[in-house]
Amino acid sequence: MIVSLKQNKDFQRTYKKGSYKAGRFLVVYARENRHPYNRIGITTGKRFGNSVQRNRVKRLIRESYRLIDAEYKQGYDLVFMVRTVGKAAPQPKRKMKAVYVPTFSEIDYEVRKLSKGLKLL
RNA sequence: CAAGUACGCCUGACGGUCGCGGGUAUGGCUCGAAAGGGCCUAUCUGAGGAAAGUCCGGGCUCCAUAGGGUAAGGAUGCCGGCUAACGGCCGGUGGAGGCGACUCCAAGGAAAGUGCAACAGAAAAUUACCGCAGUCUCGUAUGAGGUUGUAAGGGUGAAAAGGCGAGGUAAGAGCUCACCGCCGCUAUGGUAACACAGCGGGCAGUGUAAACCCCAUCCGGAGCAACACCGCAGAAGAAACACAUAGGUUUACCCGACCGUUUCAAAGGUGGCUCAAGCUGCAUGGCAACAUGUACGCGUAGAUAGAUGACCGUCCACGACAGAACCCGGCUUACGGCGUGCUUGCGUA
RNA sequence: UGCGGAAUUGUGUAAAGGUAGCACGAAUGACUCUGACUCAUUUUGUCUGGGUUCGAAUCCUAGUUCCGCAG
Repeated sequence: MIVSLKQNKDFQRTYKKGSYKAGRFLVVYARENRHPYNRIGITTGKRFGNSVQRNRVKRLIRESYRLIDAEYKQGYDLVFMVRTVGKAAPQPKRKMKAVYVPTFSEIDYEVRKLSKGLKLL
């Protein structure tokens, strides 16, 4: 059972007081909460793409976290922020689909690497 | 075979393991005095043709009733039909494009009035610059000037006072005539838009209404973050203004109707929430849009920070545009593929 | 998700259908021993597509981008 962060103040507290680690596609923020379980939040900015692409990335991150939840240290608030890694898109014509939507293996690799970097895994 | 055109259909398929939202259960465990709740299990189910843009039309809900009149504003605009309604759809008429199949068109009114038409040009709507012709004066003169008639020709412009040919004339001119166009009347066909024929007129008001406008028809406002209920509590609150022929609401004003007004501080849950002007097949009516009837047919998202994903195997064209958020009917925009009819061209028989 | 508004040169802003300006900036030249000031000249633009009109920044229509309001 994955509990999600809901309130904006929870996100803000995690950004300000938590530690973070950045990778190619993601930035992970972590901060201790006072619960015996982890709470996760995922943010995808509007610049990343349309709702299909944003939802796609959120699902990939959620699935990746689900697979390693049992091994995780408990009692933290985690925020996964999606970075906009475009191909810089010099094509002005046509609607820009410059943003590269990563695959599951890329996301899974980053989630594991960044979690180890925060010494939570 | 290629190019085109119209219509219709699909939106990867199948199997396995794990995960998420919702419904159901006389299932199991558990909390609670109860009402009821939580977890697990089983089973069913879970994004689109555009869910998008939010451009029209409705349902639904609330608003101090949307009652009357005047004005303003907005929308629509050939004809007939369909529809709950529409700016939508279907069928026609006229016009435009295309060899064609076929497609496209905000397609009423310029004789109600006003405005505008830069530059150029004589003149942009009752005009005359260069011309053409008659006549008068001067002069040696084939020239100059005045006056009268005219609008064929010239050049300008997006647009120049019906077109073209013949007659006619001093020169010309619808001045007259034929054909075409225009206007009016009549007859016929058609529900109508309109078409076609005959007769007459003798050519007049050049364009612009996606300029103001006129005519005809339609339009109350806001939107599920609407709204209702429960709980909490400080809402029978506090402060300020006003105390009435005032002030406010009804998009503007009048009548009518109704109501004190404004500001301040403030957290949660439930309903609304999905079966609907619904889809599909068949029959009947209709050219069609569509309507009516019928079926043991289908009716299968309802989240609430927001559910559809991962992995493995097989197949193929190797998967485009793209994510419901109250619900429907359209329009517009984005985009991959398949099929059928028709048209044109080429090749072969 | 619903509602409303805007787009003109690098920036800020005018232009009520008839040659797209103005200020700041940039570049070049002049003035000066040099720089600044000043003067002169130049550069660059109507968000995109389609339509109405003789003619569109302006009128109509479809889209794109940006901004604001409502929890």
